Amino acid sequence: MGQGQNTKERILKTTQRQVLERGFSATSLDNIIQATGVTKGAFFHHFSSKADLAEQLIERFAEQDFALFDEWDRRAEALADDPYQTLILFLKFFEEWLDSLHQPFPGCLFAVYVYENTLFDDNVNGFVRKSLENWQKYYERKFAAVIAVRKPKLDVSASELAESIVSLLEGAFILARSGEQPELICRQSRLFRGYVKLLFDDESVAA
Amino acid sequence: MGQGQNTKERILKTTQRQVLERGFSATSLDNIIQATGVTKGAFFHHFSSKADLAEQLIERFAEQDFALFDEWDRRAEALADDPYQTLILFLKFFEEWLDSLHQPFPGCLFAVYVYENTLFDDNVNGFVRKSLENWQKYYERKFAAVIAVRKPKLDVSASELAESIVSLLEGAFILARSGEQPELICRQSRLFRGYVKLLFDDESVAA
DNA sequence: GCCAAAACATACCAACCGGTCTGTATTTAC
DNA sequence: GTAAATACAGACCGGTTGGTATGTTTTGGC
Repeated sequence: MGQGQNTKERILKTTQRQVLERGFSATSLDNIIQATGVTKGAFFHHFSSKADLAEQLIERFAEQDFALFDEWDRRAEALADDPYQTLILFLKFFEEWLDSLHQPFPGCLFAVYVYENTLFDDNVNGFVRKSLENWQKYYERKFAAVIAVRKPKLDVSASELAESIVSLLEGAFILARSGEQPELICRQSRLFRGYVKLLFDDESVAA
Repeated sequence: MGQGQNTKERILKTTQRQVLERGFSATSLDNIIQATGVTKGAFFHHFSSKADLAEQLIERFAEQDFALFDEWDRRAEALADDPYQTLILFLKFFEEWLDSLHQPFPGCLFAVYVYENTLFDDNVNGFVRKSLENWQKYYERKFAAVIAVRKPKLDVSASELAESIVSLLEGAFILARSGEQPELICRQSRLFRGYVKLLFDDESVAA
């Protein structure tokens, strides 16, 4: 694990910031190497092409994303027995994490890749799709666990609810960025918790 | 109103499709003129630069968007007196419109511009922000009218609810595109109607 | 200390980018 | 009918793009 990995990581990090800010095709290699402070030789030593960079970047993003999810999951499971409480805690951990974030502006690489998907090969596009599905599945399991115990006041499935929160958050990223109000994301997550509460919170809890 | 306007409109139309599909900076002028079937001379007769195209494109998009909104608004107001019913109808008209859309895949130009905002000048970025705000304000007025008559079961403001539906739809566009399931957007709009129903629908309606 | 592999550095390139220039049809006004 | 604007056509240009070729330096195993 030499200095090389360090450089590679720095390239990935600055590229992510740039891509979230300017989009992928608007982020040139010259742009990247200048912002990272390396040369073209260094870049092409670590990446075989810009497409290779795109692939490694999105894989790294997904990995870090799901690592966070797993952590919140474990903490939530440890703190509460009731699936409903676990779900609420999970959302609160997400909000806590968002609050702790300052600079760079939070954004979702998946969304960027989706809107520029003609730039990438089937491999990368498939990976993005699968990642978004996984993200959704994560929530779906939680909602299913809640529904197994409490009856929702509306006829909604765990899958639909999971789709809702993912959609809501992806959209919130966009609005937050446009209006330069990062707190918007947190606010909408809280609102969604209110919705969940309305759906499930009841005096008559089975089990 | 000569043949020129026709050509200009064709350029704008194909550009919009391309930009929604590939992003703005990935859409080259050569790309546009080839897809439209015109020459560079024709293009630069109608647009002074690519930035000019970007500006006219987003203005056209906003104009068409709000024209649709106004139409749904009028129809909804004509069909129902109760603000709650008007709101629900408005959402249903949106869903109806979505269903009628096939090819090109529905997407939101505002979202594309937000993620690539370093490409545009303050003028364009300000316009996008204002448009998204307007969109939100549109819903906000409707929610405010409902809240004036019915008390929501949670402590939520009209502004927050408007922010929710805009976020939800923007995110739904992304998920729909990634998973190639256009019906996702409609589904989430319906789910949101359920949420609104849960919030406001009550036997005890004032006035 | 030596040597090979890893980790850079830099000059260079063809293709493509947005944009200009000059020239030509086609309307439109009178 | 004609002149002037409008609406195109297409060759050309300098800069930037992703990518390569050929080096030099640094590091790690023995």
